[in-house]
Amino acid sequence: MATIKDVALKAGVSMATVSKYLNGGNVRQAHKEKIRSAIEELQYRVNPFARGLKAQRSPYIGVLLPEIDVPFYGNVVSALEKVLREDGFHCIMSSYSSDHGLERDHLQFLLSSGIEGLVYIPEHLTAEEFYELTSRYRIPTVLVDRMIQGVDADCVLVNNAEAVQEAMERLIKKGHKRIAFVAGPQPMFTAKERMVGYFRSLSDHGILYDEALLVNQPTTFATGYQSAQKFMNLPNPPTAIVATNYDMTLGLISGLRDMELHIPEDVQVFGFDSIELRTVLRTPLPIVHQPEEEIGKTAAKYLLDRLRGFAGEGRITRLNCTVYPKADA
Amino acid sequence: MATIKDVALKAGVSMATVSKYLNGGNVRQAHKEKIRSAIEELQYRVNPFARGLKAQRSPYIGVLLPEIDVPFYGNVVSALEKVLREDGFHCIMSSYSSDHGLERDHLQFLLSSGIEGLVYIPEHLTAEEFYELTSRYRIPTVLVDRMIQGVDADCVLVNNAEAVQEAMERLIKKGHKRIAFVAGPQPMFTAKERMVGYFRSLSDHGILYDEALLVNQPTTFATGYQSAQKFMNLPNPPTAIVATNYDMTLGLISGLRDMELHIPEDVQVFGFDSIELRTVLRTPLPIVHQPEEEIGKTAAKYLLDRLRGFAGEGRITRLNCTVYPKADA
DNA sequence: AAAGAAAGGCGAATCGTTTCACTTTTATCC
DNA sequence: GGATAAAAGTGAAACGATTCGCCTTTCTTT
Repeated sequence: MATIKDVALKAGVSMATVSKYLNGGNVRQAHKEKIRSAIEELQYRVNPFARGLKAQRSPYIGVLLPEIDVPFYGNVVSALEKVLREDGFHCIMSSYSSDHGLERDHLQFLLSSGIEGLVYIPEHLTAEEFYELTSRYRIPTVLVDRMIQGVDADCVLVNNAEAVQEAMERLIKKGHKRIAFVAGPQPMFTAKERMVGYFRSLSDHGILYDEALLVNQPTTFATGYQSAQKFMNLPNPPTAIVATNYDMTLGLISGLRDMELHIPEDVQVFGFDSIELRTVLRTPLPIVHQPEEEIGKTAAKYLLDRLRGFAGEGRITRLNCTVYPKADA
Repeated sequence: MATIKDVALKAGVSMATVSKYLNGGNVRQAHKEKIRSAIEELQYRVNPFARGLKAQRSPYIGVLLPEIDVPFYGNVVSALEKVLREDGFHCIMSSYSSDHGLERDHLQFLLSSGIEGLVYIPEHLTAEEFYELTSRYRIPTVLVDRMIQGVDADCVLVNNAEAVQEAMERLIKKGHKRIAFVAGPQPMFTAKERMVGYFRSLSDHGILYDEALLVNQPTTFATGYQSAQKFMNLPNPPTAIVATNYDMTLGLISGLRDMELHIPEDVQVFGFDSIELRTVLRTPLPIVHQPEEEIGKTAAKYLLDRLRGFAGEGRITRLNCTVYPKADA
């Protein structure tokens, strides 16, 4: 494999000059040509390890998330990766299966593996734990989808409470008063925010909160499925149910189907996240859609800003969800 | 940041000994203890760049795929990543948007970024292009989901033709004779294989092939959606339609719904890939399910074998799909 | 045309490991 | 206990880039 030395030799200049050429320093036009063609001929590529060692700089961005195979994250990461790649960065992906221990371990693992920046969807880590791990590295970080209270970093979120409120608004306007809510576990950032929207809507419309109509469980298909049974077997079942992520929506619909209940006649469902799912049911499913692509792009932009030297307080962006159907027909 | 020198100093041994310790050489028990505690105290971590430079070895595995946000790939990668991580590897993920040029560029990009191994879901690259790019690097490669004709590498596939045949079998047994087929573009490996299954079933049952009942288009929601219209507007529409990936299945169902057609009364649908989708419709959707987790695990295992020195011809594994409902009721 | 400034070029040190070629210590065996 | 073998330890030379400080060339300006 050709080294910078080979290129220098073939181009008739010093290694230092080739290095300058590679890194955009001042090089005479004639020499540029020679170096370019030497590189071409030798098929020279910068050795990322040598560069990383000497220059403390790498093309790697760490991406740490709870699960790779959740469509929402997949879509966010897809957009993220495309933007970062255009700036010559590679994404090192790591998922921690929503496990606290793994979350810490993989964060450590990523940090110690030479990343330049970090995109992080956190779940369990506290500010103390986060700082304990990251402080020695001084790596620019963007938190996505969730915040960590007390961490000063760029942060890309959506307006969870407002989106849920809009969904609730639609249901209430249609006459629903008993509305159930399927949310993630209490400590989860998005679960909390979405619950705020739920409670706020109830109180805005003078509806009494019934704890039988709230589920806080892992954001899985099973949770949605079981919620269907739990709610619909109540003596006084809800007339509408809001599910707050994709898997729970799917599970909920599946559970209702297995109880031979119809949507929307027997119970209305408000879903979350999968815009494609919306149109496969007999009656189009109303849904809260998060701007996944925009989330990914924004996160990438924030990170690139920092990598280019932007300093300053952590910036927090709230992107708006879209509620479908768009116009309230 | 502490270096091996600091550790050596604090432990009272030479750098070489520390290095041996780190890499599992012979070190006296007493020294092991000292080194361990020195590392602990100094919070020493191996510098991956220095190691990569000197030892020509890195913890990075390249993963190159058409799209990150296709659930099938997401599930495969998720399993893959978990296995590789347990062996201390990081996945560098790159998607090429099903674009030929990007496919080549990103492969190059990954290769030149110091990866130890490659997991690759190819689409457009020929054997010549593949070898032209990879030959200088000698990096173990596992092809997943698709083969490249003429490339000698480990390969993890599913029994596409047989799975489709089984789906067709079920439909035919139920009395269907006009069965439409929504497949990916002709050159695509899986599309070709699945079509083989389709044609074989037709001929096995003496059903004449009608080209109006075959679609070869990009594997997208739109393709599925348009196929619904195309097929059902025929003077002699099919009584069943098989869609051969997740997005096309979803699009197909959505298209049928918008034509106010019912499944299965007006037309039966056989779906592909999303096991969760199966149970949300009024009538459970029959579906071909690929063993995504097993695919990922197998690919990881193959790659680890190679990284541990296994040599020999490329091994090809065909995993079996499951057709739901499981027992033919 | 001379002086000063700017641009371009170079040698050598350096980043933090691993590994080679030895030397020294410990263990084994008759 | 001495010879021999095996285990453990070491110094120093790489790996392939970047960068600092200094020197040379070229350009600008009067």
